[in-house]
Amino acid sequence: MSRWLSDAVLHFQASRRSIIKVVNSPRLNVNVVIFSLREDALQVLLTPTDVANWALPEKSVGAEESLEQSALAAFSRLPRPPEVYLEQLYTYGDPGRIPNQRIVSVVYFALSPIGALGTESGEMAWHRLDSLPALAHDHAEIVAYALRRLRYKLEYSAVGFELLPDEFTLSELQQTYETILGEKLDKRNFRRRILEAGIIEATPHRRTGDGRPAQLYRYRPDAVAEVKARRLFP
Amino acid sequence: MSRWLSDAVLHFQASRRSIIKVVNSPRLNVNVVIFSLREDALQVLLTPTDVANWALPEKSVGAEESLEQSALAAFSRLPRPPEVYLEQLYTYGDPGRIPNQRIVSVVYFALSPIGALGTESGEMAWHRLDSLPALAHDHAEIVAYALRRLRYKLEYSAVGFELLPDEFTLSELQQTYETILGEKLDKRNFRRRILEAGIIEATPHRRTGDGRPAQLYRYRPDAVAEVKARRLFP
DNA sequence: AGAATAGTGTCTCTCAGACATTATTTG
DNA sequence: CAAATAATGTCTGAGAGACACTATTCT
Repeated sequence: MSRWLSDAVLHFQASRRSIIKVVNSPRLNVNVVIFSLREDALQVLLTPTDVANWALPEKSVGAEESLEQSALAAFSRLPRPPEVYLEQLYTYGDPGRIPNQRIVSVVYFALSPIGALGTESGEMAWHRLDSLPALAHDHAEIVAYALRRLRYKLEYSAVGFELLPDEFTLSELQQTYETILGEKLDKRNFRRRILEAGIIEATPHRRTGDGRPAQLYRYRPDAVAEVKARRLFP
Repeated sequence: MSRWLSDAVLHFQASRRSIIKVVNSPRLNVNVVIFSLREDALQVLLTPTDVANWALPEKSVGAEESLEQSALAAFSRLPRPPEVYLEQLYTYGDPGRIPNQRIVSVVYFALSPIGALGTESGEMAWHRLDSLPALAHDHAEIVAYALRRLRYKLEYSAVGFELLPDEFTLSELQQTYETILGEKLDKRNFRRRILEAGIIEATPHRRTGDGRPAQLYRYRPDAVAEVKARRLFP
C-alpha cells in the first residue's frame, strides 16, 4: 500500500532518532470541465462536495499516469475511456486559490456527445450553465473560461461535432451552434458555409419526424486538418 | 533546512520497525520559452546542461510562489522582474518524457523587447531558432510548439509589439512580423491594416537615419484589439 | 388541407491582396 | 544629385451577411 503526501511538511522520526523534514512540491491534480448538450441546453458535469456546494470532477495524478489519463479517470470510472473530445485548458496554481493548501490543478476541457456519458459515475450530476450552483474555490472562474474557449473554438474549428452523435441533421448542428453561442444564426448562410467547408458529408440515411424528413450528415475527421490547420494546442 | 522529495518512491524505516512507503506526487517545475529579436533573427534563451546540450530555463515551484513568479525566476535572477510578456503555454506531464523521473512541467511563453534582458543570468545564452543546438528531453518539441503559437498569435493579437522597444517605426514593426512569420509582407497593406486596427498611435518623435526620417509609433495598450477579428494580421 | 420541418439562391457590401510611384532626408 | 528609406491609393475578387419562398411528409 502506498500513501500520498498530503500536507506541507512531514516529520519522520527515523530509527536513528534524527529528524528528517520533508517539504513537498505543490500537490498536483487534474480537473475536468466537461460539457454536454442536454435538454437543449449546455450542461456541465459536477460532483458534490461535503460543504453543500459543487465542484469540477477531480483526480490526483497517479505516478504512472499521463495527465490525459488522469483527466479521463476524473469523470468516468468506466473501464474503457468514453468517446470524448479532450483538450488541456489551463493550469491553475496560485497559492491561496484553495485555502490552507497548495494545489496545482491542470484543467482539461472535454465535450461529450449526447448520451455518450451518463451520470453513472457516482454522484455526479449535470447542471445547466445558465443556472449553476455555488462552486468550490475558483471553479466558477474555470467554468467561465472554458465556456469562453468553447465559443471561441466554435468559430475556427470543427469542435461543434463533438457534442453530437455520429449522424446528425443540419438543423441539429445549427441548434448546437446556436445553443453554445447564445444567438440565432441564419439557416441558409449556416448551411452554405458548413457545406462549402467540406467538413461534413451526407450519409445514405434520413431522419423522419414531424415534418419533412431530414438528410443525415456525418463529420469527416479527415477533413479537419484541411479546413484550417490553425490548431491552438498540440 | 528542507529537502525536496526527488524520486518516485521513498522508503523510511520508522522507529517502530514498520516500513512506511511514501509515493509522492509527480514533481512540478516550470520551464520558460523566451523569445527575443537579436541580430535580425528570432532567438531563444537556453541554459547549458551537464551533458553537453542545452535546456529551457527551469525552476521548481516554491511553496509560496505562483506559477508566474516561478517562471519569471527561471530566467532572471534580477531583484525586480523584467518587463516581459508572459503567458502560460502548456503543461507537459507524460510519464517517460524525462527518463527515470516523473516531472510535470508548466511551460510559459515569454517575449522580451530588444535589450530588456541581457545574458546576465548565469550561463544562459541566446540561440537563433534556425540553428538550435541539441535540446534536453522534449524541449525541442516545446520550442517548436511555442513558435507555432507565436506565429498564430501574431495573426489575431497585438503580441508583436512585445518584442520591440516602446517606440518603433512601422518598418521595424513590419520587419518583426516578417522575421517571425518567415515571409515577406506587402508594405502598403501592412500599414493600412495595422493603422486601421487602431492599436498603435504616432508619437511626436521621428527616427533619423540613412534615408528619410521615420515616424515613431507607440503601442496603445488601452485599445485592446485582443480578438477583434479573425486574421487581423497577415 | 393544414401543420411541421427541410431545403434552396441572389444581391450587396466589406475587406484582403496585388500592385508602383512620390517624398524626404543625408552625404 | 544620387542613394537610401518613408509614405501613400486604387482596383479587383472572395466571402460574409441580409433576406423569403418552395418542398416534403404526416395526420
